[in-house]
Amino acid sequence: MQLENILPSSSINLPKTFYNLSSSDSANNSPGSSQIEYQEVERTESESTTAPKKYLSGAGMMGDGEGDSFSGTKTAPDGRKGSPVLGVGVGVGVGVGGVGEDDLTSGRRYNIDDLGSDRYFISSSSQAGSDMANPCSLFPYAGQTGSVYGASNGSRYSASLHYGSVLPPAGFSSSVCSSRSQFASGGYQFGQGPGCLYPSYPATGSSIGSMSLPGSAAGARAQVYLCNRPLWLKFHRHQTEMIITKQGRRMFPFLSFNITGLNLTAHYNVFVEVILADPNHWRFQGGKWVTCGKADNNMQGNKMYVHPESPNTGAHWMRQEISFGKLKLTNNKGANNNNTQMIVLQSLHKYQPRLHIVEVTEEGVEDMSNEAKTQTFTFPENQFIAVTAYQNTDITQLKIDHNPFAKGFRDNYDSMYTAPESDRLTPSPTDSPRSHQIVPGARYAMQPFFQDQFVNQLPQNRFYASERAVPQTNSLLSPQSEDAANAAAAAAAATQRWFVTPVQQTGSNKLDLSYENDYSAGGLLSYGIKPLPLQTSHHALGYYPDSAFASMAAGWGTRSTYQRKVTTGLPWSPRPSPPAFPPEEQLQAGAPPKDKLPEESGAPPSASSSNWIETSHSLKSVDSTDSGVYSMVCKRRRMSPGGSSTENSPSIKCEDLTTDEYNKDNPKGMGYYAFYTSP
DNA sequence: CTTTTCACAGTCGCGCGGATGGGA
DNA sequence: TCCCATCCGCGCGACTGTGAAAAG
Repeated sequence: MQLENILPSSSINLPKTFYNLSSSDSANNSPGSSQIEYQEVERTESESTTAPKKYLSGAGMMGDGEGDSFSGTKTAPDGRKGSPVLGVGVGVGVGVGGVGEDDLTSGRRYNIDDLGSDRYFISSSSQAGSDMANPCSLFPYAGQTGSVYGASNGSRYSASLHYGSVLPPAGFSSSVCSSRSQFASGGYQFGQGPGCLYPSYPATGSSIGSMSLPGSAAGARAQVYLCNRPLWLKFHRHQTEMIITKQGRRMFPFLSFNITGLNLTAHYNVFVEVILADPNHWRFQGGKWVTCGKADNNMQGNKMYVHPESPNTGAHWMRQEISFGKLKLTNNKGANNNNTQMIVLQSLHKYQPRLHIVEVTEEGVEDMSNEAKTQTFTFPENQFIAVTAYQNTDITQLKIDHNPFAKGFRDNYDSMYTAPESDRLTPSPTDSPRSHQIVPGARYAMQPFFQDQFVNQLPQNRFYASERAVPQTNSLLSPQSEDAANAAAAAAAATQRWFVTPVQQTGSNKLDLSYENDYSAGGLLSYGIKPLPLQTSHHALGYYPDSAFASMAAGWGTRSTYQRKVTTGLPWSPRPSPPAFPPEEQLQAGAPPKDKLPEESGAPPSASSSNWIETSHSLKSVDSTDSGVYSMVCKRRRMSPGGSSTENSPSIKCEDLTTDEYNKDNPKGMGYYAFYTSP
């Protein structure tokens, strides 16, 4: 197959044979078994933070509920169970945990989160035993919510895409598995039944890439970081919804990745594929999403979006953030004839985006002689339900709060900068509403995009104060239920399945590693994510100049002082970026490694924070009313005055920051990334 | 009744063209 | 005076969610 053929039309003709898994495999892997394995994994996770040894079964999360997971054991029918390959294939893609014991040795993937959608593996160097000492990365694996549903017709992309060769199940083809047939015979679990051709979270393949076998031509250990993961998590907790229109609607949050571990000179095609996440048709009822019948598996249309810069060298891809901000979703099956690539989806179906990295020739042609050059990455938090109109007002509000294009719907937008300084949450040193800096020093400059994508956390304060423990909530909790949720949150937090290294546990408080800490100052510091060298000045995304974070990260040295000064509760407060500085440096800089934001530490929030909390409750109260009333009352709900402004002030103040400025010292804000990695 | 489509108002970025300033 | 580079303002198009109407 020539991947170039899909550019720009995205029309791909790929052999489907790789997905032609036998139904017997499916039968052999019942959802039930998956479930069991999953539970076992969870227990293990909660039990130990130091000896994550039980991730053998690939089954895991993916299969949870949906049963389309496959067990690690079966993944390696060829007796390679436990091999790095196995672990990869299973672990990553499926999320499942499909990391074999051996994998633990070589691959080191620790499931550190118990929240289905927010599981992380803290990976470390490949050296055995170094995991604890060198926790260098966090990468989510496909959680239970991330299971990918295979079309019953046996060909997920029968309509427009036959990319089997490009996207071998689980990226499996990647170096990890020398033979795709291994997977086929290996027996993926297809909980969906006979028709399911796709194992859950093939994405795992990503790691696969990293776990390539010795001597493998595709030995590149690719690591993919979800740059704006915090934002995705915000939406994910309420079940992300994505509008689809005939003309095509951009995703928000959009997919944005950082890639490392590629061969600098090799050429790659990078593209996103959106596949059904489950076999259900969904509807928003009673303030929450419920399944309603079976999904239409026969939906035709393009499901892939090739990054416009493809093909390009590994150096190119790694030099900058790979954003898919211009990716559009549509429900128009006839779309895609124009210049813009659009992914055709079906309303009220749940989808899972996946990132594929395919090594190609300089001309963009895939080397068919080597199947181990495809790597696939899946982030469960990227799941979303396609809708033609927003259903959950929480999602709507999040969109308005974070999407620069929706600024016009922020009621308090005009008053954001007219409020008295004392009322302002924005600690801008200047009175200029359009100041480029949110704090003295260019290092704190932030761009709108960046702020929105990475820094903004106000919504949580306002609406989801206690939802940290409610990963999949629809945010319709009543005040009472929210209290219950709070209690549950504590319990849940206590059982968070984070595998932490000694460093991570310095705080002696596991709660620090809870759900949102991955992008909080304290939480991030613990992980010691390695920084990525970013010097690019190029950004594919025009409207969303993904920047600013770098400069911000560059200023962590003084950040701590700043944070204390302006209160940590500020929604836009720059969070420390572990990658930017090694923990030691942060300490030297005077930044408390574990200082937490109010909502995280439970410390008394600032006055403004209190206001937010109250607002939150009041809002929740409204929200919690019966579904019938709910939708009406929540229409165009607004947050407390100044809330948005605070949240967005950075964007406005920094909107003029140039991309170059950002890139020059952009550490890539790794602290905000979730990533798949290969040991 | 649910879902989809459409027009709308608002914001934003980009590109074009004119104005301005400096140098030859 | 001419040429060139830079700056600024305006208009256009892209993009957003809203809300009503249409469609199923």
